[in-house]
Amino acid sequence: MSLRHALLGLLAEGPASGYDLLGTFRTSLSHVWPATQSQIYTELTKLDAAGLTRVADEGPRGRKTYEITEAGRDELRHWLLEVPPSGYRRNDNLLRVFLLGAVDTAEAGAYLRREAEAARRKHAELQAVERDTDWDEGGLSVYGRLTLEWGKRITLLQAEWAAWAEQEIEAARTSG
Amino acid sequence: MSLRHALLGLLAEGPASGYDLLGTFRTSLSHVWPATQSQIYTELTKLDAAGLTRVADEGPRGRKTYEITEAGRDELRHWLLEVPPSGYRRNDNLLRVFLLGAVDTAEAGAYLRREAEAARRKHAELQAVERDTDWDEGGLSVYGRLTLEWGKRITLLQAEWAAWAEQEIEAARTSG
DNA sequence: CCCTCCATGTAAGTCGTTACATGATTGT
DNA sequence: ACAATCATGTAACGACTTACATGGAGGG
Repeated sequence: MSLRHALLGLLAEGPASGYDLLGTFRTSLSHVWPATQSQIYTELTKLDAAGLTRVADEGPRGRKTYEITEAGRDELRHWLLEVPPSGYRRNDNLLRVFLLGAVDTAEAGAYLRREAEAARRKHAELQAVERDTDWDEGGLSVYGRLTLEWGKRITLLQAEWAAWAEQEIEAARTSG
Repeated sequence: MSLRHALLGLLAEGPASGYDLLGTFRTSLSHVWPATQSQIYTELTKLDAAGLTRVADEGPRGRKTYEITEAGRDELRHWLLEVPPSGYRRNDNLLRVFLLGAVDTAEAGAYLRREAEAARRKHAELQAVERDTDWDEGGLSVYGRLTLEWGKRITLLQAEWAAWAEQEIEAARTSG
């Protein structure tokens, strides 16, 4: 039920249409909680039905501007501060590593080398995002910077860990 | 489609029943790819229908022992080495941080403090697992150790990042 | 005899992905 | 005129969760 709260969180910053929200998901939010167009529009009508948002305005091309209600703010607050975070998990990358015994060690090593490379690429991407972003606008940018830093740290970790893991495999091969 | 490959990967180590596999998911695999009992049994019948596994033996209490077929091994290899890892994102913890502008800075700081604490607890748990595990059995333990190390590193990262983030919020409050 | 563990299966409902479908407005 | 962008919606299918349902086997 987190897409619901993602939408409420964005609407807490100010009214927006489904299309506006879709744009925010495409640019910043996709790193943290990806969502498709179809999902967003569907969830918005559900939020409306639940009384957590309301349609503030209807513009050209059938555009509907949504705003958060008091009940919506309560729900958001409750989720932010009282619902225990579920903890990430489910990582198909890591699952592959867990099962890498099914291929020979040379192939396993190659897999980890590719992973390290991919992590370094992603790290560089995030550095570019950091450079190109104007960090002086809106309440989202304050906390957005924190999540970006998390992304930078985890991609670095992943690259270092993959390099370490490859060496471990190499060591296990030559010794045992 | 990763549950399928998780099961194939376990069966590549040797034949097992649904119940056995469930046990493996409960203990080690849950950290990487959690799955429920209902999901496992359902997927096993699908694997059988697809010819990727076969029932090798039927024991007491309706126990069925599954083994992987050649087609199953091919599919596993293909997934391990040729299917690009999706890099599953979706982190409800991080989503909360992104939206933390909806509450005041004192509450946001408290949130991050709790998160740091939870990460430290989990780190300690993993260290205990490492201590209590016998690392000399089966092909899974070799790569299991690598994924456990990943867990230790990421929990440490999370604790350090959360502490840093809390300070950032504090700094932003006093300056601007 | 009863409790625990072994062992499997199904059903209902939600969440997420991909694809389809439609149409208005603005700029060139 | 035409293309790009704005703007919303629905349908089908697969993945995951929770709950229900059943029964055999072994130990005390």
